[in-house]
This record gives sequence, structure tokens and C-alpha cells, in this order.
Amino acid sequence: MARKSGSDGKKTAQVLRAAATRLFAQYGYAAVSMRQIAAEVGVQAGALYLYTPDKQTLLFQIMDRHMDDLLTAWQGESADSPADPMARLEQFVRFHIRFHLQRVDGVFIAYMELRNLSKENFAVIEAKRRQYERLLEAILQDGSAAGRFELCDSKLSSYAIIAMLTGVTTWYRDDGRLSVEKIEEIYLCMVRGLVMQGSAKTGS
Amino acid sequence: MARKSGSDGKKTAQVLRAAATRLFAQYGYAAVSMRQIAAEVGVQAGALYLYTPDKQTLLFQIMDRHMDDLLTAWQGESADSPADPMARLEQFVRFHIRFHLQRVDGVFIAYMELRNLSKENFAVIEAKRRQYERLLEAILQDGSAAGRFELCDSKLSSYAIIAMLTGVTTWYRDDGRLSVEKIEEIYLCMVRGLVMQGSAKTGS
DNA sequence: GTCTATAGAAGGATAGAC
DNA sequence: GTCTATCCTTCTATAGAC
Repeated sequence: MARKSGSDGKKTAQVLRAAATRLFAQYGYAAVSMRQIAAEVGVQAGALYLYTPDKQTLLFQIMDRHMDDLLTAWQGESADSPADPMARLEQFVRFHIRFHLQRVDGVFIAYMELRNLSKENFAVIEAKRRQYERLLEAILQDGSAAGRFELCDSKLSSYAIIAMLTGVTTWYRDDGRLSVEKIEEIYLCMVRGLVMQGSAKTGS
Repeated sequence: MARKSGSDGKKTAQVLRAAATRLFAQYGYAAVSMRQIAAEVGVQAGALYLYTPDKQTLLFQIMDRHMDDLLTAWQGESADSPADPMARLEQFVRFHIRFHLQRVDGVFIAYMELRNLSKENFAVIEAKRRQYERLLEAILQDGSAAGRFELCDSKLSSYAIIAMLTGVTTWYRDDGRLSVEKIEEIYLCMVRGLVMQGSAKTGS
């Protein structure tokens, strides 16, 4: 039959994003075909074009929503932000780890598929990525100005922290020896060391 | 004419690896065609198969040589390794940053294209990656045992250090404000803080 | 050692039936 | 809302000429 019984456009659209997210994360955008995605969704390839004008837009929407979710989630989390810079830093570290472990596929795509975005789409995503980075930079600068942190370099410290925190997604396994809570504690410990190391300070 | 004047198989093979490395790093393995590589090399597509049995092997060889170069370079560098764990750690940090900044394309491929390797090829590369990780783990464990480091977690500390050091490749620019020497100093400063943070120690 | 030519498969995207 | 069928392009890899 032409229309499957119980089929639903809204739902298919969601299933499509979910399927594409999973496949892009696993095999990479360029390596995944529209036919593969269609098979995962349970429709024929042509039907996908009811929900996306093309493959590029599909990738962009996945990444764009991911970044929006990230920024929105942090806004919610930090609504009642503590005044103490160290407390805010700890809040950020915990948030970053938790969010990234919950959305491993999205994170993977957001970092690996940047080069497959068109120029215009890249600019949009890159701006949101910078926006997120600046959240941490602001915390570090505030803490530094208040004399609570001793940073080796204010910009590189934020790059280093984000890199080490995001790295968790590359080795974390649900059945590993460490709970998410425990992982947060360990990274908090390391980040504290990193922002309290003033002996070889190089200015910012 | 059939054979270009001055053409040279040995040289073409090298040019091929170089061209493929550049293109794979820029656009990704799956997005780059053999025709594109051939154009970069300056030959027709069919001629590439004199130097590689297929595209997959080309990717594998690039990654495999990269890992061999990395391990060999460290062997040379650490031939006269200092006894002091902190000195060895500093040697590793400087080496890692310097090597990775000199070989940005290779690093990019080695991290991003793992999923495009066949199962067998993946196993080979993954083993060498683990081998490299263990070099740092050994330094951290020795230093910890000698009471010179206070680690939050011995395994996660090594993951965190490698992640933050490798992250340098994502933002470094030749014409940026910081020299490689200066970058090494800053990361040394941060790594010191990371391995001397014992207050919230969680064991290993 | 490299070329041209091409086989054969797979890709993105569209048209029209139901 | 989805299917089938298909257009047209592009891909990897090979064959045979030079």
C-alpha cells in the first residue's frame, strides 16, 4: 500500500534524525548513503526527501540541534549559578562530562564532521562552538581576576580542560569500572590541579 | 607518450602517500576519490594501482607508518632517558607536542579515520596506539610509586594528558601568538599541576 | 611507468503512481 | 506519506595500448 497504516510524518522525521545520527557517528557522514539511512528508518530512499531537502541539510540540522541542546542545557543548569568561581568551574566540569556521556553520538558528529559542512553551515556551527568555549573562558577569567585560580595561560587552560573532558567519550564504557559520578570526581581533581598551578605562570 | 620523461616509480610512490595524506586529512577518507588523489599526484587514476592494491591499503599504510614514526621517534628521543620521573614526564610532554605539531595531517588521520579501517587493519593500528599510551602510563606509575607524583587516578591522568596535548593540533597556527617553545612551557605548567594534585586522590 | 577506456556497482536526488 | 522506478553522476578497480 502507498501509506503504511499507522505511519506518521512527525514521528518519521524524528526516527530519521535518530537513525542518521547513529549511522553518521558510527561510519561517518561521507561513508553513509541515503539508502542505508532509509533502511534503518524502515522506508525507501525517496521518502527521506519529504523530511530533508538533501543530505547536507540533514547533517547540519543534527549538528545545529546538538549545539543548541548543549547551550540550552547549560543555561538551565547554571540558572542559579554560584558566585564562587571554583564552584562554578566544578559545575561546568560535571555538566560537560554528564552531557557528553549522554550524547556520545552527537558529540562525535559535532567534532568529526565539521569539514563536511558547507561553508555557510560551518560558520553557524563554529560560532556556537566558540560560544560554548567562551562560557568556560569566562569562568576561568573571573576566577583568575578574583585571585582564586592561578592559571598557566587563561586561553590555553580552557582549551586543555575542554579537550581532556571531551576525551572521556573516547574511552567510556557503560560497563566499565567507573561510574559517571566517580569519573566526575576524578576529573574535578585533575582540573583543580590544572587551575591552581601558578608556579610557572606565563600570563594571559 | 606512455612514460613521462623523468618519471620515477620510487618518487611517485612517495608523492602518492603525501598527496593522499593531505587530502584524507582535509576532506576525510570516504570523501576523497582516487581520481582526486591522482589529480593531486599528477597522473591518471589507473596509475595509482601500481603503488597500492586499493584505497583501503593506502589508508592503512599511511596510518601504520605514522604510528611507526611516532614510536620510533620517541625511542630515539628517550634513548638517554633521565631517571627522575618528572624529567621524563617533561621530556614526553615536549616530545608529544613537537611531534604532533610537525605531523598535523598524520595525527588527524590517525584519530579520525580509525572507523574506516577494516577490522584487521584496525587491530594493528589500535595496538600501536595502546603501545604509545602505555609509555606515558609507565612514566606516571613510576613517578607515583616513587612518591614524586600525586595522581588523581593513574589511568585517567594519562588519558587526560594525552587528550589535552593532542588538542593543541586543533587550534595551533604557524602565525599565531605563541611559539612552539612557549606552548610547550605552558602545557608543562598545566601537566605539572595535574600530576601534583593529591588532595582529592582517588587511588589508581 | 603511465595512459585511455571502460566495466560494474553505488551514489544523490526526482517523477509519478497509489 | 510512501513506494517503485529511474535519471544521471561518480566511484573503485581492471584491461590493454604504448
